[in-house]
Amino acid sequence: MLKQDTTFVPDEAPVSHLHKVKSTSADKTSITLADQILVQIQTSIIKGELPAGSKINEQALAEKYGISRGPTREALQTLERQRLVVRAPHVGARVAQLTVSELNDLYQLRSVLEGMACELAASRITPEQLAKLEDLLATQEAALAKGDTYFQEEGDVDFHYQIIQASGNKHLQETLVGGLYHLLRMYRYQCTNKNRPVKAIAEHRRIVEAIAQRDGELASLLMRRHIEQGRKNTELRLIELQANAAAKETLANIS
Amino acid sequence: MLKQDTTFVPDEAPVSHLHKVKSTSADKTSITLADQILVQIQTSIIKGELPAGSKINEQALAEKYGISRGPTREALQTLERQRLVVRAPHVGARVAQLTVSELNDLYQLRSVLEGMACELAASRITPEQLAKLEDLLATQEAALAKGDTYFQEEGDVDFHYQIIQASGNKHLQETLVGGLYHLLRMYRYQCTNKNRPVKAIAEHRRIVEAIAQRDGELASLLMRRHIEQGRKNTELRLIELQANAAAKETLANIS
DNA sequence: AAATATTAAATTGTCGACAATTTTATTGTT
DNA sequence: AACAATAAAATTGTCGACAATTTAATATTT
Repeated sequence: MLKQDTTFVPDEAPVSHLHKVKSTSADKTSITLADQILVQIQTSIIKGELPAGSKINEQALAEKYGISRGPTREALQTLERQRLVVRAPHVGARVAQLTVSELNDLYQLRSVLEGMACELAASRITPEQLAKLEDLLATQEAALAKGDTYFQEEGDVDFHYQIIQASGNKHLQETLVGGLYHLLRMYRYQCTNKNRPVKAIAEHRRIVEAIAQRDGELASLLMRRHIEQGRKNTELRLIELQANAAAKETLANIS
Repeated sequence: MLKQDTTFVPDEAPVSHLHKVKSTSADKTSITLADQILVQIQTSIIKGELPAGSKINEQALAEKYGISRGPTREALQTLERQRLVVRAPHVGARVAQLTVSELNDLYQLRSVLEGMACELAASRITPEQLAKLEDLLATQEAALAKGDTYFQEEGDVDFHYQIIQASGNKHLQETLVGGLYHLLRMYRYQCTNKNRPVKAIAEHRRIVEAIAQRDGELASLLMRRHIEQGRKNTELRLIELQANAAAKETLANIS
């Protein structure tokens, strides 16, 4: 089990004391138990190790990570905010279910929000942010050539994330990154289609070009179209997946 | 101790549990302690009884409502999801600060989202929902004639809420109602301008007409314009309010 | 006296136990 | 055997106590 010995010392950044560092979060590695297990449960859910729709037992989960129910409960509530679990009073938590109709709702919303992000980013992005974005794009294209599918996935998340970041709208960021993005990753992880990235990255390039030219309207349009492509892809795989599950169930009922 | 008259219930809990087959549980008043105090703290914050930016002490808050820190903590986390509270590990919770830049971010996002809601509502609204909406509008106009400002405020919230509901997009609903709306109410309550509703309700009527005619594009445009009016109004009052606060502070520093 | 280091107090994070409620198992009746 | 009522088990909600950390107060050095 994990007991907290924070004795690992390799003290990091020689932060200048000149100006107050006011980073919002995510600098230290071990803040709180709830935060630590949060990311672990997150990935368990996204990867499907905790199956979609399955019941979550607080006690069992707490024991699995060697902690008490307090922090576990807190992590569960955060997961609820991220749409990865659904909780009901006195009844408990379940892993979110993946349905076609919800997928469409989700992507429809995402499309509008990331379109907005593009429009803002086109007018507000800094040269540094733009350079970073183009770097990422280059890396992605390189990864594509090598066939590194895992990095492609991560790179795609980063791509969208950086544009959202460049929008500069705090509430938009929070809504997308803190609210919708995790569920999105779950759909994408479990309904992924390996041979799509080829086109996706080309679309990324066009979006970045539009942003670089400060053409927010075009960037927004391209982004919405790009996301719609992703939706179609994911929807197809999801339908396929649910058909399999249904077939398996009827089989079990017969025997 | 607490002189809390439990009769004051600021509704605002109609979460959509749409497909719940066996909802036999009659809504007794005893759901969960966290939920109960949640709405109380909510209204305290929105009304400014807990001032914007002020520190929140878990212990004190728990004692005020005569419960332990557990449920209090949970309520605080929900408040964080609703953007009414900002928390940091080991340092605690503060009531959200009201700033002009955040107000603009918030309204910009809201504008896009409610525009989307209008577009969807125009194509999906049912006759029953439309009738209900027109009823509300009539009631609002009546209240306006009588000068009932409190109901006007509540009515406005209801108006937007019903359109969001009619959009039928679950994630959109959750994002607006569960995420942004509470903070919005806080801004509006504390930066309200009494003589605006006259025009606002006329704008409401035009939006409903557009929806009734299934003209989503127009409805969306009118809604975004309507919200922009609200933003301007609120921004003016907020600047005024902050100027006062600043003046008071310098005065205190001098003496 | 100002700035820094040290100590004390207050506050948040975590735990284990118990109470309230739901879910499952059992019993009895038709 | 199916159904309803009852009892047992499991699970969630709440509490109070203690540990870890931050904030305030005090002492020390320049």
